[in-house]
Amino acid sequence: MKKYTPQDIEKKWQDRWEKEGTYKVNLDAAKKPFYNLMMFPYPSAEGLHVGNVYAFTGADIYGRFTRMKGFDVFEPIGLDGFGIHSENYALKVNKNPRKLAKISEENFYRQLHLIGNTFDWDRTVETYDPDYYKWTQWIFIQLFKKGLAYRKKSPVNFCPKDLTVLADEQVINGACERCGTIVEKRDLEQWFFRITDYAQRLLDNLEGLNWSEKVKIAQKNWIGRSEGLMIDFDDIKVFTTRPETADGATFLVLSPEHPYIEEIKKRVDAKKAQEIDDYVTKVKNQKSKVKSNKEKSGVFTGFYVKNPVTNKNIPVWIADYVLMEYGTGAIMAVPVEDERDREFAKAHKIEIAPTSLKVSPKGQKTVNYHLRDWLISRQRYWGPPIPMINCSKCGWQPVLEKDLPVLLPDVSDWKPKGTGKSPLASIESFVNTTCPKCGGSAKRETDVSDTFLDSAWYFFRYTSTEEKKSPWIESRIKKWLPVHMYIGGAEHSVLHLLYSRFVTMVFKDMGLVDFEEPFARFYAHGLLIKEGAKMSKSKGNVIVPDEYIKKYGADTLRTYLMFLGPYNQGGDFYDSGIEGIFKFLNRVYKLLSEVKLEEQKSKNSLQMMHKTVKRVTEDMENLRFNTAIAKLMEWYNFLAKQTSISKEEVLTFLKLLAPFAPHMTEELYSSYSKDSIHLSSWPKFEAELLKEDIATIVVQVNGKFRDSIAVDSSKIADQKLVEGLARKGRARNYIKDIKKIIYVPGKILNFVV
RNA sequence: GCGGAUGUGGCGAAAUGGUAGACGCGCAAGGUUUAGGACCUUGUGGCCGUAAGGCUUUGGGGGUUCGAGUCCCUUCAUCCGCACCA
Repeated sequence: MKKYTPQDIEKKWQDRWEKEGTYKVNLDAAKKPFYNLMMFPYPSAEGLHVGNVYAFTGADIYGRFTRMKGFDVFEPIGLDGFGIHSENYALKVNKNPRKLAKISEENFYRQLHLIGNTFDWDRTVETYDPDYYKWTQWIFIQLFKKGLAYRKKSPVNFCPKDLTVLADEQVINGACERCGTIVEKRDLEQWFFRITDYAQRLLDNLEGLNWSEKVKIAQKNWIGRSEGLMIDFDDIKVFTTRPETADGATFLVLSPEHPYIEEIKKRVDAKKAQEIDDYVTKVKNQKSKVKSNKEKSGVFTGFYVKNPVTNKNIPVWIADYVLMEYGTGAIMAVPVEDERDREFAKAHKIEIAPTSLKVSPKGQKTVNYHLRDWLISRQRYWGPPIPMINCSKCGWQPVLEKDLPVLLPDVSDWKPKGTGKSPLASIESFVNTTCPKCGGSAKRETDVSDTFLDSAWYFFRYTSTEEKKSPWIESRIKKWLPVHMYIGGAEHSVLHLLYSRFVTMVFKDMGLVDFEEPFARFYAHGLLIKEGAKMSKSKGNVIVPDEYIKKYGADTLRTYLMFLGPYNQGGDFYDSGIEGIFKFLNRVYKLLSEVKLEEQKSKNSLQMMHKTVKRVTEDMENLRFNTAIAKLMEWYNFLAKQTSISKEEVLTFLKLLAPFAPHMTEELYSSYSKDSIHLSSWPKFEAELLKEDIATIVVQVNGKFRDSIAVDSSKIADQKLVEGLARKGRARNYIKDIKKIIYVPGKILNFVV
């Protein structure tokens, strides 16, 4: 009897697969390319999280299944190693992020080897590798040249503890997402990408994508298209989705950042101007962007504009409940219709007038989007320097392409200075340079770019990691993109996926690629939790995959992760559950390694095999891994009761299990074949064999189960015969005064009485 | 407030509108073993019954249907996003 020792088996096969290049794909010669992409992880120093393993295992199982169906599956992996997370950790342990990245990289790749995925280790991408970020910088320059990158002074969130600017999405309830410190506002000149120019296209294209529906909805809501009218109240433009309420507009409210405030100050008396200034200053100095919803602060400007519908003069107020970022930064307030306006009107004793809901002003039809331009600048060290040079004569100039990459200086003092400027600003040898246009002395941009830019194009680079002269090899992109299957967490359903789509659209417009949607299919996996609770360090319930791999082996961990719930809904990891899968694999190993072979099989056995192949195949196609495993267990339970098993049954069972438990199945398969099971072809089933001789027909009375009867399959069309059998059976006591009989041939006979 | 999801045994969960609870965990009884937390067999939603069997059961309440966990309406609860978006 062979004992199942995953520790020996797994190492042996991992080494052999790598040595023999079992999963290597010739990217240029592949006949049936299938790009199986998973979201690359950001490498934390703590190592691979079991959530990563969950995501990658599901994706790998799908990839292995697809490979066995005859496709050339390309399954690359890399590290999203730049960015605030890595830098913060470096700050915490007071080590250079560059050195930490190397340590994390080794650790991550070591762990990623252990889980038994079919990664192509020759084509890894690390975003902090100059060979990679050279092209990230190149992309920035392309966007700049196309007029899609611009500078704008705008109030930003500043975390006084991390000493850095935060994106809106990094601010949770007014506090820094990392450290919980209340965020302040600061004004900074920064680079933005004009993603809003693409808002409509990003919205329109969604319909044609084979993506998880909830992700499409999330993107749609994020883009947030709303149609309305632009109405002029004298010089002030107002956007509204309810133009028919304009006759109820009794005042106008400007955002405190509205440019027209300067004009108003000139026209009102000095006392009023001072009041306005005081209010605007007060709002600016507010610690947090988030305010109480109840309190409606504001100031009357002393200025009036004409309501174009009623022709009445209405007062102009300034209040911070109106956002400069949305619409025109000014609203017509209709207190009778809008709750916020009503609260404000009550608080400040402003007239509330009725609206007929009938009169609509001639306005200009407008579309507004919730989507805002993409803030690229980060006042940080650990990112790709933005490749721009500011010349006092020529203005902002892109670094010449031959001078790329702009290397991130390897310095000891890389920590944020608390000035709001990037650490690079204090490195004179970096800052001082010459203008690429006039050759005069000039200064470099010292901010680095957002990590989301790194991850917006990494799937292009995977195909062409050996290429030095261009970001990718054109023929490879033609062959391998758009990505056939992308699997990742729903938490990235908005930003990462939207940015990747945007960047790809820009490439299309530049004529670099001939498609504009990067991911043909996107599948969102669920969240893995531990015994009913979200995993977190503070709870101390984080699962470290290494321990489980050491104890049970990767095959058990993989199979268990997939068994504990539907892949798109996540699962609950509980320690006693993994034992069950370990036992299952042990039993399979034992049964199939000491099996007594025979070739003649009963029809019953054949049917069971073909039925299992059919059901498992269907589950695999739909990524229903938990039920696929359950069906294999059913077949195992059947086989274990047989006195002997055919070779075909053994091989078929191993193949169906191979994507889940690649090492163990390879070990057993190797006694039958020299070739890898993972390069063998997925079993097929014969529909003819699935036909049962005897049909089981459920007999119901008023829809209630009363009996089940066995009928020869060739006779199920004969309703009279079936009825006759049913009347003789257990149901007979319930059948009287029949009003109607429903018969679904071969399935259900229902007497309605 | 808006958007998304989820409510089924002691637990993780199955179920093209057609026998609810597959599969696994746990538990119980028995076997095996020097012993075991290893392995094997059987049982296992609840109630009644020695049994055959019956009744009941998918968060609550309505509805459609011969038939509803599944479809429709309504309501409650939990989780995850986003929120003064005009």
